[in-house]
This record gives sequence, C-alpha cells and structure tokens, in this order.
Amino acid sequence: MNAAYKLFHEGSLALARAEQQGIRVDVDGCNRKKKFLSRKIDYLFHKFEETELAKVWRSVYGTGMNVDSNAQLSEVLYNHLGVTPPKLTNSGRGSTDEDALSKIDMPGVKLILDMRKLKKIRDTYLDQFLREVSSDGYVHPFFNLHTVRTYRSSSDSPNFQNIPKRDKDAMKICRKILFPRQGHQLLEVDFSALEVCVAACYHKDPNMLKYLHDPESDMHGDVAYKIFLLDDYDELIRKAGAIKKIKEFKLLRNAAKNGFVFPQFYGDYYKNNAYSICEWVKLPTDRKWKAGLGVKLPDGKSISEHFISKNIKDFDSLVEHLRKIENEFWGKDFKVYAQWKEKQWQSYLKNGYVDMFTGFRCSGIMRKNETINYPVQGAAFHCLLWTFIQTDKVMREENWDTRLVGQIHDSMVIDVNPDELEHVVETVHRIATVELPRAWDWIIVPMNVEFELAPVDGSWADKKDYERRGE
DNA sequence: TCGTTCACGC
DNA sequence: GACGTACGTGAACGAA
Repeated sequence: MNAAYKLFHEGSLALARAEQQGIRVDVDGCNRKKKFLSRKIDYLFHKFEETELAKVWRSVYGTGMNVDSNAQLSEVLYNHLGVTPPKLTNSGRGSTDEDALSKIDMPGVKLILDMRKLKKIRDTYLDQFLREVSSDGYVHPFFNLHTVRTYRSSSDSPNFQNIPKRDKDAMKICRKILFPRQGHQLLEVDFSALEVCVAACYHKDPNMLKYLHDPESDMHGDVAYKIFLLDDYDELIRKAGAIKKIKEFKLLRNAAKNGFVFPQFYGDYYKNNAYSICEWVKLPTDRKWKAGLGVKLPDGKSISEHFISKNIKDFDSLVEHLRKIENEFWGKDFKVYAQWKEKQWQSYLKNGYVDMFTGFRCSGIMRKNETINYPVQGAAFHCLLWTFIQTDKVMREENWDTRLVGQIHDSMVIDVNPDELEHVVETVHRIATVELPRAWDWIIVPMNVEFELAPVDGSWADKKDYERRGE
C-alpha cells in the first residue's frame, strides 16, 4: 500500500477514536463564566458610551450605530475625528485591527479593544463549547485530514487547535472548562522545534545540523547576540549560566527568535523584522531614539542607549543593521539552507510540483515561499500523526484505560489514568524519539518531546512542565 | 450566501 | 536593487 495513503488511512482511524472519546466540559462553569463576561462587557460598554468617540459615532449613525462594526469605527475614527490611519486594510480603508488601534491614544478606542477581547472569548470559545457539548458532558472535536493544502490537519466543532494559550487571562477562562474523565489527568506531549528539525532534514545545512545535534548550542541566543550586539555583556551572560535565565536577556532572545529567526524561516524579510523587533523591545519606529527608551538591560541601561552607543540611532539604522544580519544569515550562517530554498523553487518551476518525504505531492499554482514551506509543514505534522497512530496502537494492544483525545499539529493531548502515567510517558517518549527516526530514515536529526501534566481531576489550564523519571 | 475583517492557534 | 511569513477555524458585518 502507498505510504502516504496508509498514513492517512490509519491516521483517520486513530483520530476518529480520539474524537469518539472526547473531552469533558464543565457546562455549569462555562455558563457562569459567560455571565461574568457579559456583565463585564456591559460595564465596559456603559463606560464607552461616555466617551467622545461614542458620542461622535452616535451622531453619525444614530440608531444604526453598532460597536461591532469595524466599517463604522473606521469611518468615525479616520473620516470624522481626523485620526490618521496607522495602517490600511486590503481594500484600502483605515484598519481597525488591534495593531492599528493600539497606536491610537483615545479612551474610547482602548475600551473597544477591551470589549473585543472579552467578546472573542465568550462568542467564539465558550459558545462553541456550549453548542457542541453532547448530553454526556463531552465535546468531540473533529480532526480532519482532507481540508488542508499542506496535508496538515484541521479541527472544528469545536476547533481544538486554536484555544487561547499566550494571553494568560483568556487561556485560563477557556481552558479551566476542559477536563479529563473523572479520576484522570491531562497529559500534553510536544515535539520540540519540530518544523526546524524537519526543514533541516530537507536542506541538510551543516551549521543547522550542528545546532540541532548539540544540546548545549543555542541558535536563537546566537542571533540575539548579533542583533542586539551583546558582546559587552558576554561575561555577564556566561557567568549567570545562560541567556535563557536572566529575564532581560531572555526577552532579547525571544525578540530574536520570534521577531527575526522564525519569520526569516517562513520567508519574511528584514524590514518587517525591524518593526517586530521594535515591538518586542518597545522602541518607537517613527522618531529618533534617545537614552531611556524601551526595555532595560540587567545593568539598568536602556536598550535605546545601548543601541545608540553602537551607532544605531533610529529605526532606519536598525533596518540597515538587520539587512546586514539577514545577508549574513542566508549568505554565510545558513548558506546551504538558502541554496536548498532556491533549488526547491527551481524544481517546482520545472516540474510543477514539490514532493514531501512522506510521499505526498503538492501541485497547482504556488508562490516561492509556499514551495519551500509546504513540504516542511506537511512532513512535520506527519511525524506527529505517525506518533499518534503508534501510541493509539499500543494503547489498544495493551488495553490501556488511558485515551488519546486530541492533537495540535506538533503535540498530542492524552486523558491519562494516573496508574498508567509513567508507562504512557515512557511509551510515547520511545515512539517519538526512537521508533519514529528508525521508521523514517530521512530523519537525520534527534527528535525530542516535552511533557506537560495537569493534576488528577485538574483542568487543561492547570498543566505544568513534567520531567520524565531519570531526567 | 459570500467576501472581508478581525482574532485565536501552530 | 526590489521584493518579501506559511497553514487553518470561526464570529460578525454588510453587500448581493
């Protein structure tokens, strides 16, 4: 049987068993949270009605005024109140997304943003759970393998793959409602840097392989050194143990990782990176910098003062700085990676398709970045799916009481019987890190997984890092 | 009903 | 020298 077909056939059966199992919802808690949010939204709306923005809005639209209408908000803000749009939508009017509104210093605008956050939680997530919960108190999210161009999965009814995580308040409200079966606990298993690992299997860049093979090395930290010119702090960083430990450096490392490295891998370029980096370190992009702006370094010095001392005095010189780093990134540090990207594109232009390691083929009209990203994104998910299938198989063969309940592209969620916890963890760890690379010889880098565990009868919001025994 | 905008995940 | 993140689901609006 064709390998790609077999993976998806077995995958859909394993995912169907997870769907059938489902996740317990605290319906009463969900309703209470909804009421609480509605009261808060009402309160914010009353406060909003006192603002100048609301008064002008009502004078323009009368009884037709609708606070949920972005078209109306855009009209009032940019055409009646004379605010200059910080950015435009695709169709050319002033944008009202969070990024744009957060740049406008008006009390009414702030209240709109606050209301939006709460409405998102209530109307997208809580309503979805209440609508989809079955009479036994469980939701059964669908996991589809037939909807996505890259041969990843999708999820719906309810969507289990976009529940808030980064925003801690939203995370708690939404995840405190999701539970395992009585007497069980939720375990989440995450592949570390899965897409980076799979990409490295395609391009085989020697420098990237070195990073992935050496657990002591730190690519994001190294890039942070370059972007923020941290040589002066070298001794401090090494003495304290790591750039990952001191919170000021940790922020710079995150800025480098999420503002430069990952966007670069996905095909973004230095100017966007400069905006993103400025957002991370809280530097203005529209005026000359002076000492005292932005985040602080551990010695109390501001990032702006530090940049200025390195002759980076404003946004434009940061753009120029990042342009050089980008050139070095692809021209020197990851030259072989860059060559693979070009080869991949040329191969698509010649053949009209690109293939994945896992036997899938993407064809049709693609842009350059897509020919590069699709095979990586797809094959990365297939690593998770293979692990999911094997775990499901062992679960049934050994008659576990534990059940797989969901999957989020590079992680899986398991409803565990506490008596079986250690065995489950060891089994999943073995399948993901030993059996997977053995089954697929194209995997030429070490595979790693991390575990998070919630207490018995705890919610999905209560998960904490979990160390395997002997680690 | 469908396109657009917005917001959440990886 | 210019160009320039990928993949989804779902809610709400508003025009057709």
